[in-house]
Amino acid sequence: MVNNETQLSQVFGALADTTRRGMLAQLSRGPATVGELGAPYAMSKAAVTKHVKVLERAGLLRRDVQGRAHHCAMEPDSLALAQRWVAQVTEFWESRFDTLSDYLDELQEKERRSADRSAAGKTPRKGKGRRKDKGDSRER
Amino acid sequence: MVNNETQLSQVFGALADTTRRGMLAQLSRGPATVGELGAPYAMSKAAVTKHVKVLERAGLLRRDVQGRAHHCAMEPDSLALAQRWVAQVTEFWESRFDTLSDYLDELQEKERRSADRSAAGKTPRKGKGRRKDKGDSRER
DNA sequence: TTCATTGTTAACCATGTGGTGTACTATCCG
DNA sequence: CGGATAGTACACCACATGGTTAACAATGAA
Repeated sequence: MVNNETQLSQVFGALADTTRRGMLAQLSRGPATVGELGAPYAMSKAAVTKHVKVLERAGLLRRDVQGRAHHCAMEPDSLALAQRWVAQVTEFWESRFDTLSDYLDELQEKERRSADRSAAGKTPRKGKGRRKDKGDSRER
Repeated sequence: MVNNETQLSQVFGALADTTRRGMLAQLSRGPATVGELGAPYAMSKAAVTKHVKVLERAGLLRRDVQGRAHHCAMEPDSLALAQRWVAQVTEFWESRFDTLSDYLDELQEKERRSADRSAAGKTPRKGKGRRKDKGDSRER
């Protein structure tokens, strides 16, 4: 019956591939046959068949067989499901007042109070403590 | 440098797992340590480490190591990237006037004209021709 | 110093995924 | 009919993924 979680995984899984995203983008500009969907890519027909099947199972694509031609069209419902999930998480995050740095400040505060309570001058704030970079530390 | 396509694949790939979606949902409600992120799931710490690493590589999560605790927070930029991609495809699709059934009608029309042009009474419209189902043909 | 806590790393295993080539079915066309 | 076209199915391969256990590193605390 494929519950919501499973379907979400299938949808996101289907989108996690450049070729399939390309196919879906193509379909967003109009219906196409399986052959037309695979034309832009240097791969065997068998591979194309597989990709289309993945999109179909994820509910992102509808297929209409007419003679030997398999006509495909985008099915936006599953995409909307994914969109809702992302939007919900983003919304929730945006509704929060504090960010990581605020959170770390909270932690520091908590730790400070704890230190004050526990002893007079026992572990005098290890040098590493305060990392108020705030600058984008995007590595790798 | 991870181009956009690669990052999109990484983001969608990261979201294609229930556990990681759960972790991200948790992070949307506020920062957490790696241990806290893994707490709801019956799996080893090593597995949790891997999941967090996937989210981090996809740019969905930022990590701030403080002592032995690894504090994690949501990084919404990558999520926004995915959201934009989905929105763009959806928009394009919605802007189209025709759907699959319209498209099939077009095909029929084309075929009809072609048949008229090619000969007077050569192949007299194979019985299968017009499949104006219109009804949802959801199978499997 | 010693012990517990937090987390990563490495090796391993089963399964899934993206690709291939070949063979096959089904349809269209002359 | 025979041949070209559109697509699927199957067996295979290399590699990624999600999980395990065990060992390790680093920190915090008694």
